[in-house]
Amino acid sequence: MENKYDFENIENKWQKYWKENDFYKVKVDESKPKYYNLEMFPYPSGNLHMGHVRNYAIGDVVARFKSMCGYNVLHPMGWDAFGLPAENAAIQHSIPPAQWTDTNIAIMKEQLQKLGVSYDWDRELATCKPDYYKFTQWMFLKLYENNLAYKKDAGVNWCPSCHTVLANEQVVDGGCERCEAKVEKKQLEQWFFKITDYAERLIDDLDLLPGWPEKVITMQTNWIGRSEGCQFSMAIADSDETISVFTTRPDTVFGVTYMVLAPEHPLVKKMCAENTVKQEVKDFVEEIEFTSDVDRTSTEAEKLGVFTGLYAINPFNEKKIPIWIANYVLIDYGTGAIMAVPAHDERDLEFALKYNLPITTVIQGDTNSAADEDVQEAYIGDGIMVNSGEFDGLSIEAGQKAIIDFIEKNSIGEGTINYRLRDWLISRQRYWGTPIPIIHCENCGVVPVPYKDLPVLLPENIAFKPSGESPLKYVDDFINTTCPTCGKPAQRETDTMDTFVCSSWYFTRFTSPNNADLPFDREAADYWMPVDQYIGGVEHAILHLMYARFLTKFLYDIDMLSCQEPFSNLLTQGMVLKDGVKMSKSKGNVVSPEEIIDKYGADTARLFILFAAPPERDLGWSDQGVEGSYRFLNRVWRLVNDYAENIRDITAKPAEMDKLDEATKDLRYKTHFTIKKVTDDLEERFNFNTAVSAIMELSNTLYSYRNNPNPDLTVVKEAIESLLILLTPFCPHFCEELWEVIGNKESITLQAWPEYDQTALIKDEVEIVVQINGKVRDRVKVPSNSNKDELRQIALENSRIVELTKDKKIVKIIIIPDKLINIVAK
RNA sequence: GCCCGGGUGGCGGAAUAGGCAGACGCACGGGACUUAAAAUCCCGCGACCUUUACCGGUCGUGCCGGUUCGAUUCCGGCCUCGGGCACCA
Repeated sequence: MENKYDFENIENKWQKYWKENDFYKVKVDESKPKYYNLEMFPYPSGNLHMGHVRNYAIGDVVARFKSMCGYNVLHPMGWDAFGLPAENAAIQHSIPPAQWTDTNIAIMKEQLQKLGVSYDWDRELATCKPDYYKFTQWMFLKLYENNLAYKKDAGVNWCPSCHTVLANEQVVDGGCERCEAKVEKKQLEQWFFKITDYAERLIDDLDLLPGWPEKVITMQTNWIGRSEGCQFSMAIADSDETISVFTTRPDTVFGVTYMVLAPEHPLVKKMCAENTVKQEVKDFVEEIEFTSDVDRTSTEAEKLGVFTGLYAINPFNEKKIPIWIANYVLIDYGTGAIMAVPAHDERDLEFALKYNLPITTVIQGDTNSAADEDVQEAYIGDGIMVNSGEFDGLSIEAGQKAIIDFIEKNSIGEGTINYRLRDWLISRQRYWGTPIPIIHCENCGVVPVPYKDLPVLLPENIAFKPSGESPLKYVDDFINTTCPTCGKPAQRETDTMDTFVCSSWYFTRFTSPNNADLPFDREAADYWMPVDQYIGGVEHAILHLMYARFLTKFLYDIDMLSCQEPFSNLLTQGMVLKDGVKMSKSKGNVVSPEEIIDKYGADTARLFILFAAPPERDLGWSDQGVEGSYRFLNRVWRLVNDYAENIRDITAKPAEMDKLDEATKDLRYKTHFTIKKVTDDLEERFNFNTAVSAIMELSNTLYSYRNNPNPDLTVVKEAIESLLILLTPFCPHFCEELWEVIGNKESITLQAWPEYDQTALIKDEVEIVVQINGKVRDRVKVPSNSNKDELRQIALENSRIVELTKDKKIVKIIIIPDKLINIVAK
């Protein structure tokens, strides 16, 4: 009778069984070690793509493996549900964003369930629901209370296509990260989170994360951009004003030949306002103001500047130096003013050469000289201080210390550290996001919404303007309110929060998703947090992961959480490619997960995606590769079914190794070797691809064993059961079914992860390699654990070796027991 | 420009402490089964040389060099692809 692998019925059957029996529900259980496994939650765009499948397949293997190893595993899933696409759909198709989002969530949830991922769906959350965003607002209020949320008028990145501002982090190559429109500069009053207060901890605590990829640590380190140096002020000649500058090279202060202000510098504004500068200066400042940050900060941008007519006094040598304004100095880093040392800074040199400014060498190294007159290349290497008065002769390092000492003693400045990180701009001029819980009152000014009034509900059923402008501005019911402080009429803030705010605390909410009073229970969070394993795309290496770290540290500081870092271990998975490029609608190379699941089943899809490449690397999709995985499952299906009748009632355990024949011994060895291999691969390295290979090898060994005329069914049963258990995290439905086929009553998911039998891994004979001068000349079988003398003897008596060394002199013999013998001969 | 990763058969990828390069899979070739095809099962599959055949030999992990009895693995210098940052003083 034909017995086909009917994946469709099998998958439905077991998904239903798991659901009806609450298989993946978890609760706090102090008697078990906990394991919090989390995959980055998706934006409900409408359909699962292969990247999602990869992410969740990896996560499910980890969750199921840990669970079988005896951990109490929290494995939740939710929806990062606020964001622009919902709003665009509303504008284009007149569907309310909430409805569009809910529909998509329903579709994607069904697709996820079809994959058979072991989520505790009772903990599902969506960031766009009031019971969730209530606490996103709570986070805002807490930050506000702690002076970490503030409003300021700032030059911001404006996306003309999305009609909203963007955080610096969301500007990619000068364009909007979402729509790629060229970002413009706009002056607006906006809300910021003061993430810069945490810059030092965000960079230092990266050391607490040995379980993160080096790459991500580096990216964050660079992004935060710590620079050590000092700040000091220079007096302006014939004036009471001073200008403060920041430098990382205090050792070069004697080489300062001019200084530069950013065009936005307050002093420049003042000069222009007071008309104390030439028209030429005003024109220049105005011109630069209209230049976008992108054009301005490009390294290719030409350096432009203008002389103000003013001079500063270098406090170290009392020299008068001209003050310039130039486009290459940025207002929002350091003090917005620099001391220029053209001899030792490429940018300053380029500027000095263009505008004919003097160049003084103050560091002498191997390739330059103190007397150099026609400097064409900035010297930035090591050396000693010259032309620097009393500091001459000091090394760069000693010089920096000495100058900072001098600055501090003379009270003109101090040693400081600057970070490249800027505060996080969280205002968005959009509708579909968490409303900022702030009220503007004519009497009281900015008033935070009291906690008891949360959530500030986002009004639904409203009209969208095709302009893309936030519709909230026109919802009178929403805007008009009363001031919580004085009770007079007041207006609500109409900006919403960046969706990254929603996703920077969701992992804590999963620990107690139904708490109505607080974002999460302290007790539950203390049990589950931090996330033991976080898995997602490397594209979140900076933004999401840094914001989440920031908020976790903040929650720690206000005594809400006991951990300072949210994610102990991080796995960044590679992309899914087709024909060498990322799958995308525009390239027309998308393979839909549904199609694959319909054709081969979820288990095949999962298996292929885990087998085809190691998780952190990009994976090339191959239709034929999927076929291969499907073939493998069918092979196992036939094998197990063929044996089912014969092994079902066997209860005896395999006999001692020395009582088995050679082929049976090999099978038993392979079984236990595979247990060890798969366990190591999953536990230590997340090498799912090699774990699958090992399981395939065990299946191949079982196939070879079928030729054995007197099979030992106790060993066969052990091999088959082990194979199925090892394969369960990868292909759970398939393994459940076969587990039942061979007569087991209790779900395979509930089986303990097997331990290998050390005695089965002892071989009495091993094949070792015999080399001459490092080249393999023969292989011989020897009893395992043969000692060096025995091996030497065997090698020297070997006929091939005798033949090949007869004209040579044996200089040395290297022996690695159970592995190889290398004869060095001349 | 700076900082990270990669580079191994026709392809995806193995080699976990310096010790048999190419596990496992895909593709391909041959055979068995079949009226035939599909499916399945078995065998082969880095290049070159030698040989009727077996056997055997040389080269081979981006390139050049080094350390070592022995290097995909360690060291130095390059080439190249991918990613991140980029006028941050």
